[in-house]
Amino acid sequence: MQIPTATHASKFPAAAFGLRAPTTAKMPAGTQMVLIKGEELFAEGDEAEYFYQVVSGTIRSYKLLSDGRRQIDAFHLQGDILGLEAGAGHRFSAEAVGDASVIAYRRCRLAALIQEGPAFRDRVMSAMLRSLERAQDHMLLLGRKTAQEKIATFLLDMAQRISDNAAHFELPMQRTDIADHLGLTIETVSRTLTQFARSGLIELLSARSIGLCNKNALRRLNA
Amino acid sequence: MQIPTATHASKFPAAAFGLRAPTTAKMPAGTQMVLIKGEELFAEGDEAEYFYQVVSGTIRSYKLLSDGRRQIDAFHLQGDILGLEAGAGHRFSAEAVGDASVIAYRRCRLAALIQEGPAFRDRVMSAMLRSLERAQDHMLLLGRKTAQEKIATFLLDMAQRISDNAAHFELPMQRTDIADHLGLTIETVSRTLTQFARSGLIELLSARSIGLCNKNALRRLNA
DNA sequence: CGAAGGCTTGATTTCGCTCAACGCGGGTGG
DNA sequence: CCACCCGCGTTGAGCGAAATCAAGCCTTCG
Repeated sequence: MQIPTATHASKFPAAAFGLRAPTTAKMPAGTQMVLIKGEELFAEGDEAEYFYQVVSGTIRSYKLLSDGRRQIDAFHLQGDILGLEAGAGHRFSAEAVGDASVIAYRRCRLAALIQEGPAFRDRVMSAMLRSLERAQDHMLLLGRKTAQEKIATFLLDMAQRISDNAAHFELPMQRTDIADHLGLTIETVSRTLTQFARSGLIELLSARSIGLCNKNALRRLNA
Repeated sequence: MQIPTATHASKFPAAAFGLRAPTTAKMPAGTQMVLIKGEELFAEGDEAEYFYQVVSGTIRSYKLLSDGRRQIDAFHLQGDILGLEAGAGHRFSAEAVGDASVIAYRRCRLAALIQEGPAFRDRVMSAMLRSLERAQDHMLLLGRKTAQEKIATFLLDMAQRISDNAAHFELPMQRTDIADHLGLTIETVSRTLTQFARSGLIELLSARSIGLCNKNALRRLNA
């Protein structure tokens, strides 16, 4: 998607009214965009003219192999920053998992904004470092954890990020996304979840609605 | 390892003479350290008082699961920066693969150094972004590539980084390290390498000395 | 109501792991 | 100087966790 030639009618309502980021007082002005389910924010290789902060919904960032195998590096939730690049182009693609909205910031202004004040700079720096930490944790998961451990880690992480560690929450993404995030197949994800449900670790109210009945047991699977 | 209470006699020769980073003219002063094979630079959870730039040799950074399974996130070669953290502690451990030397920079000076001038700031920012990009590529490898594809990717990456894409190079690390980096076992690494050698893709002059005979075939395995 | 997409479940296969043995090279001590 | 040992790497046999292949079942939505 190229921002200047937006195809989706619902984009830029905020820009039209000169709005700023609603949740963060000190963020510099950006352009709010609304994305429908599955809509692409940018693709691998696109010129990285903008970077983004999630306002609502969930964004998945991913890479593809030539034959279509997909790896979702991360799910970006409210407040997360994505799309910052060292080089000229984006190194991965990003799409809305469900309906979502983001704020786009011009990348060329990044240097200036950073120079300006320490508040924004620290925001960006720690966003980058948190991404890196998440990536490192995820490499451990992908390289060395079993299917059960992967699912357990994922559920605990999601519970924390989505609902601040509540026992019950709604997954924003479907099985295919979970599988491509954890390096599994949808069948293995499904089987492991039902297996957890049968052993009383979790409760599957619906495919997306999950209750964690035994967090300690899940945590034991975690490391 | 705690820097102020260094146990290894060969450390801090540069500091004793007030040396600066030898390879980089504009880097602010740091403390050079010499590490012997296998020596720990810092451990996961250590207070992140310093961050490091590799001067010579190879550093491996890794995480462990409670039962000893290990994932090596990255091998850091000459010039690479590692150990920058958002929080108070290091999120992974780091050790010298063979004999190595690094420069340690006090983390508390980072903010000041960044404020000072754009040169150092850009260095650090792009080091972080490059780490993130490498991590994203590596997640795709760990989650979605076959053993053959993993090895092919690894060999091409090493050729580029170690010898600027020469056809022949020396691996700095042993099979165990390669396996723990690629999410495989040493047996699978060994088998895949001999298989590549038998099909004429590579030449195994010794366990560590590798020639790439057919880079295009390797690249085809890569994606 | 019918169709389609998403999810689950079962049967079978396979890739990479585990277990096991052996080889080789380099360092050490008798 | 040589024998031994130990760490590292290779190779083989068999196994097992997760993938693949294949139905079938919900839910949602036109």
